[in-house]
Amino acid sequence: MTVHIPTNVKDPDRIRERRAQIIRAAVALFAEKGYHRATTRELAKHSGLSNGALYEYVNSKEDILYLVCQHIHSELQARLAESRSRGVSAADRLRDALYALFRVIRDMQDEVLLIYQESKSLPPSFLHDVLGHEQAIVSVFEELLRAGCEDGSLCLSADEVPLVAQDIVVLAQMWAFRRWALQSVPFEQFAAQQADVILRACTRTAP
Amino acid sequence: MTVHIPTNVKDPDRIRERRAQIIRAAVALFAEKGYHRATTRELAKHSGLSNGALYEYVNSKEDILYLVCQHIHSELQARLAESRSRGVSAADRLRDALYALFRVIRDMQDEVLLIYQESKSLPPSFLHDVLGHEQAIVSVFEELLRAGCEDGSLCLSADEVPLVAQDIVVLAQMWAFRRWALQSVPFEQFAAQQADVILRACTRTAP
Amino acid sequence: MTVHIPTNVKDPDRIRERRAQIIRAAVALFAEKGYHRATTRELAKHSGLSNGALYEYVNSKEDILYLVCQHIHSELQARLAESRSRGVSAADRLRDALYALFRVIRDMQDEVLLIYQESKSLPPSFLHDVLGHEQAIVSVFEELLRAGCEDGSLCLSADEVPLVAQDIVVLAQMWAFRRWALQSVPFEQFAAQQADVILRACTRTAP
Amino acid sequence: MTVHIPTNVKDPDRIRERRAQIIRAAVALFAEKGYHRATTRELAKHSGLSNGALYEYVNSKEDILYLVCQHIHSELQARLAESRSRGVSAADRLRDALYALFRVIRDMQDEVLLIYQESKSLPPSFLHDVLGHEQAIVSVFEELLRAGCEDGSLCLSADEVPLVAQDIVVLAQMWAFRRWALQSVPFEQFAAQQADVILRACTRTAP
DNA sequence: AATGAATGAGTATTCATTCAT
DNA sequence: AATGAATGAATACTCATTCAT
Repeated sequence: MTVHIPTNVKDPDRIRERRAQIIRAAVALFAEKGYHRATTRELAKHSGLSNGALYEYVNSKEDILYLVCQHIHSELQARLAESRSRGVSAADRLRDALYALFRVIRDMQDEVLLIYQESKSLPPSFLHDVLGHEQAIVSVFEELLRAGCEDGSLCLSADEVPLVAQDIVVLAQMWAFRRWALQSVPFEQFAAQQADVILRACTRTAP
Repeated sequence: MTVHIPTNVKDPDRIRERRAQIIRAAVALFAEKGYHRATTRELAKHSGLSNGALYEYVNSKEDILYLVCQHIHSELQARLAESRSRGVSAADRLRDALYALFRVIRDMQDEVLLIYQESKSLPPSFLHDVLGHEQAIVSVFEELLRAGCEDGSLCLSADEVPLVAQDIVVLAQMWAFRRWALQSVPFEQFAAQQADVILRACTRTAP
Repeated sequence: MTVHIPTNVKDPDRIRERRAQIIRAAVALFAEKGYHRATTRELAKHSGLSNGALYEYVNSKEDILYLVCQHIHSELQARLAESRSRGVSAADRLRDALYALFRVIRDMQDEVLLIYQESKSLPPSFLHDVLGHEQAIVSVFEELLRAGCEDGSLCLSADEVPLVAQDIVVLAQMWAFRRWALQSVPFEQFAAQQADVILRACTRTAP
Repeated sequence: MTVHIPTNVKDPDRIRERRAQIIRAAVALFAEKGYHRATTRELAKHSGLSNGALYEYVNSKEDILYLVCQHIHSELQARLAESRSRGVSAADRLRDALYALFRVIRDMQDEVLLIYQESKSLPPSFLHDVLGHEQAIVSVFEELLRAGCEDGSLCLSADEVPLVAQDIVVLAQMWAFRRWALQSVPFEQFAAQQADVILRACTRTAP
């Protein structure tokens, strides 16, 4: 599933460590100036590596972008996985999951925005992988929605589920990519309102 | 509001004409390869202008991106303005407006995506202007939502209105920027479901 | 036959002129340091062009090598063509042609050596073309040898002709690529002896 | 005569062994991609050495090229020395020597070509040494030619001998560096014809 | 003796922009 | 107003060589 990026260096620990440095520097730099305007020299310098050392751990600038996207998604997913809900009804668990998603996206605003803006620069196979990760997050909500339909705590027609799951993720990511429009809104308010909106949308009104 | 871009050339008709050529070429080219990968040489050639002539009508590549964004927004707004609703209740008019928005975005997928992906490359003053246009579209829906609250055809708390209006626009633009996830969904289905979802979200369920 | 190299610049006179500059500089530079050690920056500087201008007339460093080889061969052939023999027998005309070849190679030592040493760095299609030019020179001597067989002034079996023609060209080029071994030999002596050797080789000894 | 290349390593057997590995890899690699395009990393890997170990047995990439040239020449000479002629006249022994030379060059085409194409990249002192080895081969034929003049089996003026000896070696090496022109010629035919040509050239025709 | 990670100067090439004509 | 040739700084990437372990 995940694309493997070959290396000149052999020691896996060293690779992990150095790539972590590279990713850390790249997230900051790409967030600041965008993928295209960031140079590999800056990347090297910010990573604490020499020009040449950078290319011992990576084969191209595109590789770095991919590593960054991969890292962001795995962190997103890890943090989402942490937050287990104690809710009884699926609707309750959905609400908890929404809050978890909102919080994670708040904490990783820059990273989420970065994926939104720069993943288009990935070569096709990398892009495909990144979209797969994105879909994985969506699928979590598809599951919750389906559970809600079954236990009656939500009310959606079955064929709406995939779309609504997408909607949910997009409406959460909004905090990252529409920051300019939400600047004055406190996060708590955003989360509460957006959760309400979404839950309403998942409930057919009684006639 | 709109930023003015100075020119060497005097004749305003000629400027309009040439810039139209440039914009037409740029929309296609930016959509195809992205802003950074498109070169001013290609831009000139596709515009039917010489390298030098291009710079008689524009001061930088960024200017071209701005012109493109401006053009797209003005076309978006023009086409939205065309579609006047005959609905009685605000909810009906909202539904009509949603469909109009969905259709416009479907017709201008590439352009909408372009703004999403490339507007971050604009210098601040240009970006501010572009975001202003974006907000103008959002405001249309704020109006409709408020009207719906007043005539009772919708049910939202007043302070939710700005957020929901944003949500609406984002959920519509989804057709452009989540095309990869919606490939198999026919537009008609997307529009119908998304409109349902949105209208539900704008309606407080009875206790 | 000849490979065409596209250009950004349109004016054909300008192209001719600039490429002549480039070729002049490249012959000197490649002869001095070899193809690989010569940098495109040096090439540009010695051509009197800017870094960028160089690439208006050429698409790659390999192109320059090809232009150089092409130029050398066309000059070689032009100068060989000049020297028409007034000899009656084919053997006489062969001797004249040998001297002409020797002189041309003496005058263009560096260039001939360059082709010997660097043409291997050409991409296949270019290399093929260069070898074609080389063969063209060989063919001139094949003709003369055949004529000599017919008029009886030379004595070779027909199937030796191609090989001997190759031999002739190689033995002439020796002046360029074995200069280290011939340093102390004056050109006149080399030419006279080598012509003798070759003519003897083209004459079956009486039993 | 032979240039000595200093080493960090002491044990002479180990040096011999490791250098043999290096040379074996280098001959193959240089023949395949040329000296400049082969990297020291590839060289190390193909030698079964680490990057660092390579430099324990060699001080620079140029050293490797020199070792390769040296090795090739010593193998050439060893194999030439093997073939002792039983001919009575010097002409007979010359013919045998020619065949021996042809065969050796056929067997070591790639190596001979390598020396032709890459020895120019050697630093002066190395180059000088390589040319000395080349001259040693030539000298063998000078001897034979002189012997032939003395026993009357050949007929050359004394001052032609050095040139003709060079010619002989070059005409033999042709099989390596003009392979493109001789592709369709079977080796046996080449050898027979070339030997004939050379022997004729070494015999003044009777008036 | 050996390893392999690190270095950093060096390279071909691109491209937004300018300017002489 | 228009042309298109020229500019040159900038960029991703390479690779011979070194050196800490």
